[in-house]
Amino acid sequence: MKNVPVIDQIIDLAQSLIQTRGYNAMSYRDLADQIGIKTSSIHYYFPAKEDLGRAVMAHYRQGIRSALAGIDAKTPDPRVKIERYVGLFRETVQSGCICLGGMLATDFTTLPQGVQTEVRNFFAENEAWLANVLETGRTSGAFMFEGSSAVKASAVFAALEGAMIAARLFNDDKRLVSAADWMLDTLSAPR
Amino acid sequence: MKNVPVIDQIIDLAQSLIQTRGYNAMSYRDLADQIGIKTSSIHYYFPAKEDLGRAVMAHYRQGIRSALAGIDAKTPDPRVKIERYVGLFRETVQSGCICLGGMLATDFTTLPQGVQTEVRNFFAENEAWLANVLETGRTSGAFMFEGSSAVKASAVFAALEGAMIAARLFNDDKRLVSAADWMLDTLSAPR
DNA sequence: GACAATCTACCTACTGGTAGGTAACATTCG
DNA sequence: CGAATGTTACCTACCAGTAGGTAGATTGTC
Repeated sequence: MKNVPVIDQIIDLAQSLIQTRGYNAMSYRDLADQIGIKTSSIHYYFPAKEDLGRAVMAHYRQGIRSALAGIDAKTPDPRVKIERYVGLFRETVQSGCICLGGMLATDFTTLPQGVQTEVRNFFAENEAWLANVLETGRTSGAFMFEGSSAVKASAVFAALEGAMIAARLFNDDKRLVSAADWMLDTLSAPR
Repeated sequence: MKNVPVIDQIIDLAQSLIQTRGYNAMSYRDLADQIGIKTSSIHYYFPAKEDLGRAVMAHYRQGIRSALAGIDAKTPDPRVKIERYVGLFRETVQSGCICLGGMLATDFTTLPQGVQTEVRNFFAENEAWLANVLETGRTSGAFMFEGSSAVKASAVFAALEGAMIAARLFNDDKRLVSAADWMLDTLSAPR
């Protein structure tokens, strides 16, 4: 029975609500009722919804960043790195969610500016990591593809996001797995 | 100056608002104000929001269906079929929108049941068409891939949806093009 | 007159947000 | 030491605006 600070409860629940329902379908009342506080208490920590949105996205980015650092630390093989990366997505989809970044990317036009920036940075950060893994893999001979690794990375990331959305839509995480397998296959196999 | 029936104006505008802002950020008031009628007039045609949602999705599906029929009629080459198909997506993203199906797939958990069904059907329909093109192409030797064409089709469709979302996020439709080029390349090239 | 289409007028529930209060605890200072 | 003064973390009680939705009157057309 840990005594989790209210502010962390708010961020965690807000993240999960946004991931499952979207930014506009997450309200201060939802949060307050489920945590057992009043909406004004949430305003105490996050005066405007934009502040909460930014905090949630920043927290999410931090989580991904340390997950990626963990992968980099434990896994030298680029192929395995991508596999572990896909594993992160699979965990999310197995809990009935889609990626927070993907969700907010579709809500994009309705987001406050500060949150929009966070979302773009999230995409950029993931793509940069992927581009690096792809480029390293190509140099080492593990991967084989033509053209810019940055462009390929953005295609890979977008494909994974799309596969997540479809996987949740049909409640079938094999959709994510098969999409990932296909990509890994075309990237690595000189047939 | 065509005299467009009000009901069609409602459907068209609702579609465009959902595509740009999402289901929950589209309101009867938005529609009424922009068309120049009262919200109660919309309720006359669509008593509940679910009715409107279903009508919009059904209309959208019909549009896609005839577009696909057009491609089938004019284009025998499977490769070119896919290229034209991607062209449909590019048009959408160039007008600052994402695919209605992709948008509603992320809003999925907040949708009324009738709309949810339409969204799943939309995905299934696109994937079925793609699977057919892929399978035909493989038989004719135009494409080359292993495994089920249905599985490959769902991966292709999801990748395109994801690429659209990213393309709008960065206001850069090259992201869609390069993702599509990559897929076509891996599907067709025996290297 | 019948009917379709549109209006006015209203409802309840919920939205993000504000103002001001209060109990508990910590800090400062005579 | 103990009283005064913050500060923190909530609360109650609002607010204007918006959500989807309803009832019933009005208008125009065949």
